[in-house]
Amino acid sequence: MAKNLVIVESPAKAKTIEKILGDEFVVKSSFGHVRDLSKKDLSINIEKGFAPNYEIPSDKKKTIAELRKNAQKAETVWLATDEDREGEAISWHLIQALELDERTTRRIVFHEITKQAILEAVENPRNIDRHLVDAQQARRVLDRLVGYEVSPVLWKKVKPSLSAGRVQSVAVRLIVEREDEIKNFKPESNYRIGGKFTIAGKPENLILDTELSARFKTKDEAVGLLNKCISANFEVVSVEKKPSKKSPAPPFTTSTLQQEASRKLGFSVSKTMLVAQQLYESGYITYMRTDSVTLSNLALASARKVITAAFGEKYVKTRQFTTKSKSAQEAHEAIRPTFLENQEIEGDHFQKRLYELIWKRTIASQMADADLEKTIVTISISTADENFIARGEVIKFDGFLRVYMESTDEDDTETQKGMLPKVEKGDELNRIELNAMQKFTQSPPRYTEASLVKKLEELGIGRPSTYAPIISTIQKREYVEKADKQGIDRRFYVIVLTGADLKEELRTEKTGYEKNKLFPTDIGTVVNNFLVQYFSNILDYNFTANVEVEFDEIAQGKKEWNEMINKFYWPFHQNVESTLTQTRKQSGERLLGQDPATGKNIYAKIGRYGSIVQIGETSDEDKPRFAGMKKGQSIDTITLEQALELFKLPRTIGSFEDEDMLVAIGRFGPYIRHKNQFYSLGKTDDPFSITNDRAIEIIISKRNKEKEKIIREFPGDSSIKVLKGRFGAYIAQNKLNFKIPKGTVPENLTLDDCRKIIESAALKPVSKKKKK
DNA sequence: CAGTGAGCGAGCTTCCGCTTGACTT
Repeated sequence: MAKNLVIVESPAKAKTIEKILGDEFVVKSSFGHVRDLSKKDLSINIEKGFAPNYEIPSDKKKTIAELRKNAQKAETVWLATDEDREGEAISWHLIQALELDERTTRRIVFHEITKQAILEAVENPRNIDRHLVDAQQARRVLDRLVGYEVSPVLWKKVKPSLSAGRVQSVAVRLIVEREDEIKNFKPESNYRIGGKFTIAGKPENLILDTELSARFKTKDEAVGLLNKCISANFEVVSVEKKPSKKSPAPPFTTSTLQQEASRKLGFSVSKTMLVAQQLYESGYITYMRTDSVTLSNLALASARKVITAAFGEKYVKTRQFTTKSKSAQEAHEAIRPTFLENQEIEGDHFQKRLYELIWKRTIASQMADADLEKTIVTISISTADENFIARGEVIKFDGFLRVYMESTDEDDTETQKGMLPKVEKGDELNRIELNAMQKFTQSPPRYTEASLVKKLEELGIGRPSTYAPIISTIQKREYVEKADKQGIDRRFYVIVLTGADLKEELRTEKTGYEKNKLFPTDIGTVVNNFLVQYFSNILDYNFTANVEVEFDEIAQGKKEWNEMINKFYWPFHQNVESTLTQTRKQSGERLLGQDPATGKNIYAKIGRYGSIVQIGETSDEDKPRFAGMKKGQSIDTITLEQALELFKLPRTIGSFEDEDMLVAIGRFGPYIRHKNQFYSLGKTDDPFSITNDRAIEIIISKRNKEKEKIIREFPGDSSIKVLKGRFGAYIAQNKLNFKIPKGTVPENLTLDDCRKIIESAALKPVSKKKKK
């Protein structure tokens, strides 16, 4: 039997290492953390120094049993979890959960999965770093205290089932505050003057594209300058050339991979992680959850070889990058191809494209800088003090640009820089066309998933393994939604001067169009404003950074973990208590105006199932009327007119098969009600204007779809049916569904078969299902 | 999926960070 058991965190890693180490070693995986605080209550004993109550979650019992069996057979157990705070804690929990004997247990770490690195690690075992484990424990306990004490405040003061936490609440805050900035943004305009010139004595197709050095606040000033130019002479007064350099970006971390895959490939953050996981499991790339930009020496040597072969020696410049992120723990390498020789891989479309991106980024990071030459031509105006400026940029040596160039989030409004026609000082220029164009300042852009990750990383909030889950949590809780925003038309002036002819035009541009951006919902806004007001310390953008400093001190043995928690907890808890007693229920209520019919107040506010409008007061004897808002409407922006419109529902739009069809907006959007059946309206249907015919069409098409679902019906018992569902065939009785045993052909089921299946299912304990 | 918004009350919700399959009716 194998003498050694090695435990790592990831099964893919275990497989690779087992191959390297040979048959003296069995390598198993812990699948991440193996113990955690119990989910059902706080599981922290506050009186006893915040002692955590750990348990093995049910889905980890099998893993633990398996590891224990292997540990008992082994002479030595090697704990090779990641070398960071969480990894150290996993090793400690493994000792506890597997009841390992200290004398036969060793802690080892390695950063590269090579024979040499692993054997070196085995030669140099160490003990568990208790201080580091304590730091993790402090992190875990703090997050539990915050999450499990603040969330219930929201249940009471806003809505049940809501959540708050050190990470998610700050993510929501970023989005709500960005929306505020956009709402309060007042665009300002100024005039930029562009000029096209030909060069005296040179062919007329050589055009020098320039921009005036000054910008004007008003149209009059811009026109004034153009008028001066009518009789002006233009002369090149200087030609300046400056060499410059561009360096490649470092290889990918999780966060930069998510950003670039979003910008260059249009992947969502979760899509990127899904595909990266597949590439990792196939052995094509190194581990995809990392905050490190370091490459192994092996990778550097291999990059040198690949670049030399493809582009030649002078394109090589291997280098090691250092991380800028303070929160980085650097337990892994950067994300790179495992074999840089493979420029392409087998796989589906997504895998190929993501791999190619990683390959290019890695290779480019080890290539020479690009040499550029910037040229600035200054042109004088004989009748004015301002100058026209032409800028050019030529690539003298492309270096890494040959392979890869990082994208930015800002749209490229800057004029395309390229080569300029050759001009010299003293050259006379001929004016072809000058134009003054009104330009508006832009509000800051809404966050995309990827730009939110970037911001969170800058703030030190969240970890590579949690960026994707954070994005989905704040959407699942309906604090934030991904949406498009239609652009609006904006008019702007252009004044064109050709010859002596000055022409003014009013043109129209689309502005403000945004796709797949993160918008706060009403509930997100109300929760955020409440938390910012009453839990400002936790919502502080520096809260995580500050506690991280303390975690570091704990890790260095300079501070006791439970003393740190003690200091945090009592004022925090006091704040929870006082917020509970001193605040009222938050509904984000906004008075829109009065109902012309009754004179009663109309409000917009949060209801149990989303945003609603209300006529009258809840305290009135006559209960108020309510109506749900349409998609895209919000408390902040809805007008009195739009609110009144909503009360026109429910409305009867005609009859079909001798019964009325009623249209209304419900929890899941607009619907038609007919013979007590419900039919959702299509995306493009408007409940206020939908026609009789269209409604009937919807009803009939839904009936047809229902029919297609039915595999079998029984004349003997109409309550039992065999239906086709998302996961295959199943049996339905009234509102309950039942699984069909494997190997049964659903088309052949008889009524008796179905009854038997239902009966046997009733005997089994029903696993607890989520409501809704 | 389920189509409300009163009022009562029981029972439930919730965090972050480390990992993947199992399984949905």
